[in-house]
Amino acid sequence: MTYAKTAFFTQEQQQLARVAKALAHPARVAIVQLLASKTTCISGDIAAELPLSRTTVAQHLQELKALDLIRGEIDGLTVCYCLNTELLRRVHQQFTAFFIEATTSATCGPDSACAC
Amino acid sequence: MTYAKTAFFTQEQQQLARVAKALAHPARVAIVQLLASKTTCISGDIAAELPLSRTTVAQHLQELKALDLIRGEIDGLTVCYCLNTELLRRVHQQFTAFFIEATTSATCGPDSACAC
DNA sequence: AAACTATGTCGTAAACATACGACACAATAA
DNA sequence: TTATTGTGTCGTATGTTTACGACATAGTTT
Repeated sequence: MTYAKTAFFTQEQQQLARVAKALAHPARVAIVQLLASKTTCISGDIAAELPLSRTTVAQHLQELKALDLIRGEIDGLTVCYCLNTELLRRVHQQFTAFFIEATTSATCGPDSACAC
Repeated sequence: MTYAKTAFFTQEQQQLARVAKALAHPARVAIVQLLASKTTCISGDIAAELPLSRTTVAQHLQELKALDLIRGEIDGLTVCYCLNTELLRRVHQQFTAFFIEATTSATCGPDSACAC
């Protein structure tokens, strides 16, 4: 993707793909759900809840942070992570627009060229 | 992802990640939009509309087909592609559920441990 | 200060994705 | 039949992701 002829695609397409990529691993989906499930910030020890090493989890967190989907605040020795709900709301809208566009398109049927 | 300790994650998390991965490249987002923009099936010559070689586009089509997000019907010499709108609708619902879960979580604020 | 604890960063091996030329094949056209 | 055309598949080079151990760093405790 990074060496795709990226200039051709619209900003919208690239943004959607970027976010989709961030959610393209079950660990990252799980991390977002984990953060959503707590009423307060969660300490950095997210690895304890996942079947992955601390290092690997830190890497997944980095990816989510790079898109600003989550944020981390240093608090003494520990770090609190939480969701950027505002951004997530915007992202949700983008995805919804995309899916609506995709699902309201005319489907193939008896009056179209093929039968799929 | 394929060699993640995949059994640990829920089916839901894996399915969401799988679909997100399918949309994690602007070319594939563009392909879905292209298919949505036509009222009839589109011929296999999707490559002509994208800045990628026919081979590469075929590979992207394969990935979308592997998840059954799109379908192809052979019609003589050409192939018609179209969206699986039913599946897309279901996928939309899954994403919406995920985003709602994520965006309605309690955010950090003055009454939480941190300030993020 | 010294030990400990919570995190982050580096290096790296193995798996995967991306991109595309070259070839294969089946359907149609000449 | 032979040529042409539209698609699919194979091989492969290069880049990216995933995963994790080992080390670095900074705050806390003793």
